[in-house]
Amino acid sequence: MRRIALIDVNNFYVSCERVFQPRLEGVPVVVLSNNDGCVVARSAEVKALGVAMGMPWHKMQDIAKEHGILALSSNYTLYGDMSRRVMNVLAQFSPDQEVYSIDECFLDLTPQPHVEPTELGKTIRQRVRQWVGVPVSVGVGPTKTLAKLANHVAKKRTEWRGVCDLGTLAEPALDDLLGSIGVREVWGVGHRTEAKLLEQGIKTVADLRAMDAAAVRRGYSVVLERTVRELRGTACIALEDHAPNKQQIICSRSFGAPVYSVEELSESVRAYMSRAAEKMRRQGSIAGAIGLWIETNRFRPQDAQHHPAVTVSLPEATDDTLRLVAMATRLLRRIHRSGYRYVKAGVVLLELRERGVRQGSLFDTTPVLDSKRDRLMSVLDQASQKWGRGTIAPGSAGLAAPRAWAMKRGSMTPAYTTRWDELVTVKA
DNA sequence: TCTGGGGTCCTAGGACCC
DNA sequence: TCTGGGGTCCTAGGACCC
Repeated sequence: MRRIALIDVNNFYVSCERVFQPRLEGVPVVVLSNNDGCVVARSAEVKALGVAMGMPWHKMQDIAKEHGILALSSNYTLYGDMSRRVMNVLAQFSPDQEVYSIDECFLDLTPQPHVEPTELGKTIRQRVRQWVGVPVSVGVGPTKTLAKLANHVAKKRTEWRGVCDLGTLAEPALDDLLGSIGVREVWGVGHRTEAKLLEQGIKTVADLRAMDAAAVRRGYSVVLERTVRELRGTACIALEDHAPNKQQIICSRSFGAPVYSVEELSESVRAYMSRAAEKMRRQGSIAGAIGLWIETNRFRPQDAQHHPAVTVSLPEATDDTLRLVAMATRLLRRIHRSGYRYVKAGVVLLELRERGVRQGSLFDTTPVLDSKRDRLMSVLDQASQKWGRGTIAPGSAGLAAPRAWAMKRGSMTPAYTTRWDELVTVKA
């Protein structure tokens, strides 16, 4: 029997902010998405008020005022750095770690049969709290799906004190527990599948676990069939200890203010494509195709709507920002129509493959190893790493002066951990 | 006035081939 | 009179995740 642990940080973004602003402790706090649009993290106090994940901030002004909810703009530089610290601490507890998202990871405990999971969980909680400053919950089970579920129990049922090992429960007790949890809490069951299950009278995790796997495959999908098997303790989802390269890379943003002209749109598209290309080079890939789209505001029925999108194959796969930006700009002119009030743009790099296997085009005159271009790209990446994104970008992709499309971030905390001039000062 | 951003996997259906 | 069927590839869209 495998033993898998799933560790995640409670209210991750809020907890990160509280490390550097202890006065936020006990205060209802939310962290907002880009452009301060909607809620992406809530403190326990806010959850208790019934504020849902993803709620638009402008729609909750009344409740915010009434309860003194404090809103912060998201500070992804800070969260990324804190995440790295948490993952480094957790890696000490098992060599088999899968970093699953910014705030959670799986650890395989199977090769350490002498370790008692609940004791280990307590140690993990204590150490991450002391070394990084954030609270975590620990769930343990024989499959990833059960570890996720155990983590849910650890967090929601106070009697478990933040650590739940389902392996400690005998079958009747386990069935009781699963019978008290709604099917929606299962990893892989979204609101659509939940609705369909409820129609069939499948309400709890115990109900779902008892379903016939073949019938689930026929009536739902192979995905849900795997979930059912995992709930019964049969591993169907492997632990992936090194992250595979991305198959596609997207960069898209809503604008801080509406944009009409192709020139302004073009600036944002150049910036997004530069960013996407940088990410792609970091994983050593080249793109065989690209996509681009722009959008008007779907939430304003009084606006004329236009949501054009286009994807094209490139004559030759490349990781060259200049070529990619040039192509994206050309595509933009093709799909843009004047008179529309655009609020968002995005680019995507597709058909990614390893740089080493790039194929020269029959008609292309540049050598496959274009060392001058490569050196230029590498300078671009180093500058971006050292001085921040957008320091250098082709065709002045949105520098210096504030642009309408630039993100709105009304109340962002400093880069406490990544800039010397924004470190916290401790007074004696 | 104000509604995130970045991913994965699976399936159905169309185009095309022999 | 009788008008196929199996395979592959691609794309769009759905569902889900954090």
